[in-house]
Amino acid sequence: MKREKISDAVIRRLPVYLRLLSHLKRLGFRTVSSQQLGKELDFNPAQIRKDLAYFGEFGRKGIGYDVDYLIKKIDQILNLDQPVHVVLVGAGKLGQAISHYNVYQKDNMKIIAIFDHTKERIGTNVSGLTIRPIDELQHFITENNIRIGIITVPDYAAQEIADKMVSAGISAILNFAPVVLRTPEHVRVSNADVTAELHSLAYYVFNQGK
Amino acid sequence: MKREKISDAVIRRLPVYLRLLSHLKRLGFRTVSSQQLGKELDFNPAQIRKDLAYFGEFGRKGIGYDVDYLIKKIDQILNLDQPVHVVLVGAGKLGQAISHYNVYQKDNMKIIAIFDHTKERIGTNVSGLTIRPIDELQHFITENNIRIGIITVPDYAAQEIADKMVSAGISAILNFAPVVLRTPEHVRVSNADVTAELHSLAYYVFNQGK
DNA sequence: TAGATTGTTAATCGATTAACAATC
DNA sequence: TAGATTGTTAATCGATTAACAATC
Repeated sequence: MKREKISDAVIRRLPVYLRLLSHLKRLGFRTVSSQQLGKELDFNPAQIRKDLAYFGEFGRKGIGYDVDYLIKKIDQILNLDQPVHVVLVGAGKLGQAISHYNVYQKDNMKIIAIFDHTKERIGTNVSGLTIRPIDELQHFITENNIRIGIITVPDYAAQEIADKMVSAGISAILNFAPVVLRTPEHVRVSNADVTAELHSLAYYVFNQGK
Repeated sequence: MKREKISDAVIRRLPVYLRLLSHLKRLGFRTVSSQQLGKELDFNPAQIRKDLAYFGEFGRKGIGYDVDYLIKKIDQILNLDQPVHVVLVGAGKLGQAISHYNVYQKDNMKIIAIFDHTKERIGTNVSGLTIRPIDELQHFITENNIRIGIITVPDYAAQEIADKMVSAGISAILNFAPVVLRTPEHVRVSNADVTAELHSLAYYVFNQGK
């Protein structure tokens, strides 16, 4: 077990490993090698071993990794071995789609409250959750000790929501609004920018082989 | 103007520049320096200059970049100076949210057809588009020379849709299904994996400062 | 034992940042 | 001219990959 700072790139691969491992488990695999994982994911096996080795010695030489054990370990690393509660702000179509998806997730991460600004939406039901007014956002976050927030409001409203989240003590934001959020150093922001993704794909379409 | 292979990281920043530049244009800026851009985006100014210099000499020493001109140039680089048509498969909540969003986009990229497998959905209207049956997907792609596809079907159906897209000649896919798609080398796949994003955020929440 | 596979160090590769001459 | 800022080379930093001893 090392004690270096672990890079973003490593952390972002862990959920990918986790998903593949769950899949392999369902298929009946008891054990798996970095070679096999690499083949499935198109990753270099050395990279996979190195990624895992940052957190401990999870494998067995000559054998590989025990699927169940590795799932358990990665769950622990990501803090997904305990309930993780999330709030979502912006009950438009995208917010509803994400909430809806969340219902079917069978992991420990759950959206437990949805907030919106629009009077007509407040009180209505989305995926089993009653939409709450933004006024209650900060109180809800502190009261329930929420650490992760999802922003699915329009671009012009995103910074204000982020500010509210931050002041209430949230430490990570998944932002779907196409803006660069200003947040303090200690708050992690991950941007999910569909338009930007599409725009960069357009480059490759007409510049093939580059 | 260089003639190197340009890295993914560079291409993925271009849409970000583009968006900020449009914003600055709306604010009345005529000219902007890499310093200013960097400050807004939290990027190193040298990186911005280098990114742009891969494609040409767009700036003026001592002055900076002409906002209008740079927008035009990045649009050209990304091939967004011409209509780019996109198909979307999977008219569930997420597919609808994305289609809906697309309506308000005022760029040259447009979703022009939506496909779904479910009989009840076919023929109904989503954001001004009539949902078509999957059977028609391949014909539509070839007929209209579509190059980009968006996949918003459930995980188990994603590979099949990708295969159909590829065989019909698509060259880039934005995949929202939480699976690793198998595609030929020449097909670009970009994954938008909300669950994976959230899972990696969970790491930072309880490992702050790392 | 022989074959397989890990964990880890060293080598390589690539991306970011600093520095600065050119020049507006 | 003096100050500002680009484009680009060189230096640095970091991430990926190769190689291999340890060992199941």
